[in-house]
Amino acid sequence: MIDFEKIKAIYKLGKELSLQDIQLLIAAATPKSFAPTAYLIEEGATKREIHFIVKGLVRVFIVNDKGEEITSRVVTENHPATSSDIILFNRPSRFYIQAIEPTKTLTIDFDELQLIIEKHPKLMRLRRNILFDLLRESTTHIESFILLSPEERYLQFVENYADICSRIPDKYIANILGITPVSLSRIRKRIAGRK
Amino acid sequence: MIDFEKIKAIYKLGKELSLQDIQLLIAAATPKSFAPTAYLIEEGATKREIHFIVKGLVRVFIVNDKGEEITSRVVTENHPATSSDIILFNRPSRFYIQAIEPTKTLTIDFDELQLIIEKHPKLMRLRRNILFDLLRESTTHIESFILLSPEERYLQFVENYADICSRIPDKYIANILGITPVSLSRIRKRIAGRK
DNA sequence: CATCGTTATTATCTTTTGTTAACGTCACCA
DNA sequence: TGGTGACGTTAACAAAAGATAATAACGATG
Repeated sequence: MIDFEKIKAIYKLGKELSLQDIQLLIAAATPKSFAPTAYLIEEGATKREIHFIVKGLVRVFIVNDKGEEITSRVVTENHPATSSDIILFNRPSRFYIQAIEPTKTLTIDFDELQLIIEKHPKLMRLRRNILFDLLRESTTHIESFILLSPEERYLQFVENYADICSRIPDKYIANILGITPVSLSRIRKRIAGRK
Repeated sequence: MIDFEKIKAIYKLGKELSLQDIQLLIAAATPKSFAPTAYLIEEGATKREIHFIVKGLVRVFIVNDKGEEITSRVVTENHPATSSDIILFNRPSRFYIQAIEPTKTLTIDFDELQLIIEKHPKLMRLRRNILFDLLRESTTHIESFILLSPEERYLQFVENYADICSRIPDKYIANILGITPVSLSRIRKRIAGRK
């Protein structure tokens, strides 16, 4: 029995995959569902999972020393959500990943995925594409901190992520911009006053 | 004739490479030398090159609308220096890459490197490692902007990059931290006063 | 050894942000 | 339906950062 939803989701990740390759991935992936506020990953987790977001929206956040939740990024459809601590640094996650909207994922064990990729070189391009996507996003984010003022950062964010803006509270946006929600509110007022 | 310098440099990039694999890379790479202030890549460049820094130190900077040079990162020994614009976004580079110290590189055409990797799956792990390194660096950088104050960011930088700090001017550090050189000077004074 | 240019510091002033707290709005739920 | 909590805005104050300019320290170079 073929799950077309799954096929479609995986297909979007690597545009040049054969049906055979896709079936390999489907066999290894588990579809999961998360209600809003449910956690895909919690602090302290070590399970090396990658959650490909098929539908919905999640946020990555960390609890700082003052007990505040600081959102570092949001992950949308067709992108991988994972804890950098677990996957990149091999240490327990300091981050939570939480569903904002009802979310469906294809969840794959990272190490199992690596084995599949090693055995099927055609899939390597898929991995490359995913890593490139992540690098594109993070270099752009860093650039915004180095070159732009908070206000310019906000304007750029609204422009680049117009669809996401309306789906998440402002306080998450403030965190992602590296400022406080109060400051973001003032910036919005300033911008509105100039129009 | 075997170039041991080259072998050593490449070997550091991928710890599990066979001699055969290493020779493949050597054949494709050109050793280059740059005097301080020389450019490895200039604004407008489109040549898809990766410069592996074998020895020395370079900085990546961009000229903003006010004509100021803003340094976004420095690249040290055994790391790849390249323009994100060219490689990740397929557009002309807005960035310069400039040697700070006398620098020796192994320079490889990116697309040629991809072809070699596709033909020799064992090298794929090398690519993965390099991309992971870059992702580790950039996620840490973003985290510092979101979670830390400029002062904390500076303290963390000094701790993590003690060796580099003494090799580059403070104004580069200020840029990397997303603040002005004047502000960094004040932060240093504040810290010194508390000791 | 003197000089020039770059870099770092310091001062002054303005602008922005952080912090804390109060207030209105809204959604959700008992 | 009344209450509770989360969110965004606003206010007031303190702290920090940006902008600009002047000065001091330093290195390279002739």
